[in-house]
Amino acid sequence: MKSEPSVFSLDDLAAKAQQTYHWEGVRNYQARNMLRDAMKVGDLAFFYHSNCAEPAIVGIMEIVKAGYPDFYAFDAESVYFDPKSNPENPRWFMVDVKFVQKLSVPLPLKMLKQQPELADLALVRRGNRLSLMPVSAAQWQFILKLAADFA
DNA sequence: GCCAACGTTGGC
DNA sequence: GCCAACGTTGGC
Repeated sequence: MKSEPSVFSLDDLAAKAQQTYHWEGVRNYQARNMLRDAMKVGDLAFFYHSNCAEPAIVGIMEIVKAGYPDFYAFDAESVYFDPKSNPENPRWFMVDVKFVQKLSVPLPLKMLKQQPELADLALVRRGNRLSLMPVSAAQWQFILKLAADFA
């Protein structure tokens, strides 16, 4: 799950009450479908810092509330307002996430791209701008191992 | 339904 | 700040 640290960082999540927060503002249908249909309570996710000095996987989160309507879309004052979404027929969804841990070291995108084992990871595929991307069990384990090895 | 124009993302 | 890669929009 991507976030720009200048907007919302892993440390920001860790500082929240109960270290949980809602992952609002995703406005892409493919990502919406994952939020609404695929992500389940108890699932784990990597927190990725994008659009910053060193884009990197920095930590781990747990999904603590499955997909529900993104109410920011109903708020005309919000930057995430979308007049085409409404409570009767919500267009956008979000999940709640909980801080699990910070990786012992951040894993920079540059490093991830050098790993043959991660060649198929959506994050390193050319041109992928999705804000949420799937990680296979094997990729997940490999990334954890990388973090342990580089600690 | 096609596709050109335009806007956004995000690494570099 | 540049620009590649996409997604969205809207005319037709």
